[in-house]
Amino acid sequence: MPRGAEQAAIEQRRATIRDVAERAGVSTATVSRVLNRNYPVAQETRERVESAMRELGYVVNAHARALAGASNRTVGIIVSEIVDPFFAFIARGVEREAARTGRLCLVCCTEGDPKRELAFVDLLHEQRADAVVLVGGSIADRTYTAELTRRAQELHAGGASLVLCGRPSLGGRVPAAAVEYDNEGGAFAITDHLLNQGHERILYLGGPPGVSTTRDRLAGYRRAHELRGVAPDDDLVHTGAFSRGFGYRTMRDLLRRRRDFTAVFAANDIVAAGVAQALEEAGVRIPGEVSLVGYDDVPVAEEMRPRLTTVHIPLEEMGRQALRLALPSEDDDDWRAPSTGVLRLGTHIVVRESVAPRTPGRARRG
Amino acid sequence: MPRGAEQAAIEQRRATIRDVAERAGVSTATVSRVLNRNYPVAQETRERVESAMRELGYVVNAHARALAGASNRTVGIIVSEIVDPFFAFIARGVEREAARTGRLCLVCCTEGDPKRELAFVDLLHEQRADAVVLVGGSIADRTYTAELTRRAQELHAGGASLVLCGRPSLGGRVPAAAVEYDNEGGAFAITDHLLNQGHERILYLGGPPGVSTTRDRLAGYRRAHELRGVAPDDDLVHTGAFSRGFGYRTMRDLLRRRRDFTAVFAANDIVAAGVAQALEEAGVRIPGEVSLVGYDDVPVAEEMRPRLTTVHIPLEEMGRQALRLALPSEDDDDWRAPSTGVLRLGTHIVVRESVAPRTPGRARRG
DNA sequence: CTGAAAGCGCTAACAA
DNA sequence: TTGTTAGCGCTTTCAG
Repeated sequence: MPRGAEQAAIEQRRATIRDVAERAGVSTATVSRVLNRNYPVAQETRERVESAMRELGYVVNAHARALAGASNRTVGIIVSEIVDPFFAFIARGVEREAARTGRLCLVCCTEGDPKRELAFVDLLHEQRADAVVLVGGSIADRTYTAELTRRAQELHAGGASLVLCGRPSLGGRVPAAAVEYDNEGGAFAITDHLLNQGHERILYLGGPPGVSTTRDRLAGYRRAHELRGVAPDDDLVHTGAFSRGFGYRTMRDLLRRRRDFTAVFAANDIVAAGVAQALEEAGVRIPGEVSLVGYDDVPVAEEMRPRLTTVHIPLEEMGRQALRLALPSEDDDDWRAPSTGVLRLGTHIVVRESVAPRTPGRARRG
Repeated sequence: MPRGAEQAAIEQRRATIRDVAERAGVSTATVSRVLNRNYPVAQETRERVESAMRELGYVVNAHARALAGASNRTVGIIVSEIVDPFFAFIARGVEREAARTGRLCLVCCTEGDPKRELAFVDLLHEQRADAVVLVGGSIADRTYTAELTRRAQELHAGGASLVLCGRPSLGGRVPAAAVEYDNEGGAFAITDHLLNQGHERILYLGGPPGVSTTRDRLAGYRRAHELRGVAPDDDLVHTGAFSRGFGYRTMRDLLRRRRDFTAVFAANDIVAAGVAQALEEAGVRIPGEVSLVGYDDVPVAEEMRPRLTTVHIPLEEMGRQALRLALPSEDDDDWRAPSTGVLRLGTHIVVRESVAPRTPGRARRG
């Protein structure tokens, strides 16, 4: 007999629907009816049941309910890092849309580990979440894609849906919706903005290599160069991570080795903040000597001095739409998840103060 | 017969433990055993069961499991706004601690509405969350406190725990743990820092009135004045909200009416960012003409120029500890929630660049 | 408008 | 090592 057994004996046992029924002198079916307000119950009966519930401190058990009935009204969202504003804003969109449809939101953080990502999808499936939203760039790994595809199918077979948010669709044959944003287009536009100001040696800094987000931004960066007839130089590209630290260290180290660039395209605003600090410490003026742009348009872009020119993504809207895509709209009685369907939202550049025309003759060999 | 009925007929029915048992030619108990790895199962049997699960795409139902067994291994966290770094960092602590103990995290956003806060506590209780963490300042309303107290008791009676994080405990008789931080102390320290630099007319800007966070910060602000023998002037205090917009507008409007202050204590870093912008637009130099401090020490403090002097709070640690307080440690077999117990973490000021000694004769009447 | 009864999918004794 | 058998707390026909 384990210690604490007598305590366990007097252990709290929550009131159940049966306790309520007994106390109110009705059947459990009636209690269920007042709980769900889905069948007529005599006013007087209802009141009796309601006070019984109050007196007993009755709280319905969502698990029993989910088991007996349909859904538990929860959705899941998987992000890399909840303190990263990119993910936080998307999460807000998902949470708000979930709340609007009377659902709770399970938030999972992978810290960038694809293994945990898959494990979380499983966990959310076990929870019978109505939808699971997978946020952020994906790696282009065969095994990973196969694993994810299998889960999408399992989820779909169970009547739930997987939605990809901010990453490419799994293709028409896989039952997973996707909300994308024009990542390549945004990168193209902001690179063109730089080229248009006369910059030709543009550093690209940050973003994990092999991740779709990075790939698309780099594609836009390269296309802009090609369209202007400027040969893109891969020696100017340094991928690594989406962190302030990476931006800072890389810029600092680069500054010691070379000065043959007049602009920096940071993979996102957070990286840009790190780059700005390194530039500042080296006494390099922005945008006087070096122009700087970011991506995402998160709040830090407005706080930096000079304010950061960047690419706006409708983050919260993406989150909201992801859930809309996955969930039946309330007034649509019989509804089938648009198993596969991709929604693509636009991006646009926000011009602030961190870009200036290139001063002729400024770029010199490192 | 509703439309889509024949579709419903061929509707996916997920494989259950019985299907797996049948296919593997064993009993459901055995399947349960290989699922939970808590009882010996013959190697050969296990393999048979495992492939049956794989073939059927079996995914255990967490609700059935929760209903039959003990917990569903989820915790809840209620914050005002997930994109606010104050909450995001605490949420990260909670989420990480939850993940560490194999739990999922239900995140709820109230958008500052105490009504929704209570409603979320109920929802989380329905979900039978092992713990619910209520984050952020509280209003001092009798009815509200009574409602919350009742829920704390119900939760406790059900074997779950309510933890308050960043707000005062409900008192020794209410079964709710609390993780606080030395809010008043931090406010005292940073006000004293300002006073020590010769500032005597210090504006206090932001924070919703009537909320504990605001009350405590103001208390520290006042105590510092008193200790230095400077009469605190309530005319310098403008509460309102914890938003950038509030800081910006209030500072901008104040600047038109008065200039009889030499320093600003913003209720948090976000408000400080707004204040800084208003000051900048009015051509008032920080810290040359006006010193500025914030509270929280969230990333924006490092991005502002000048960098913001502020009060550091161990946000992530608070979240982590909140859950530790609420949950049994794995190696503690029989465990009772320390129903009531408060943990208080320290705060300290971080001196950066936004404070300078008062220039004598600088404060002039508006 | 109300009650009886049959599960929902799983776990945990208790037997074997 | 495995199977049998009760439930866990709720919803939902189907009767009345």
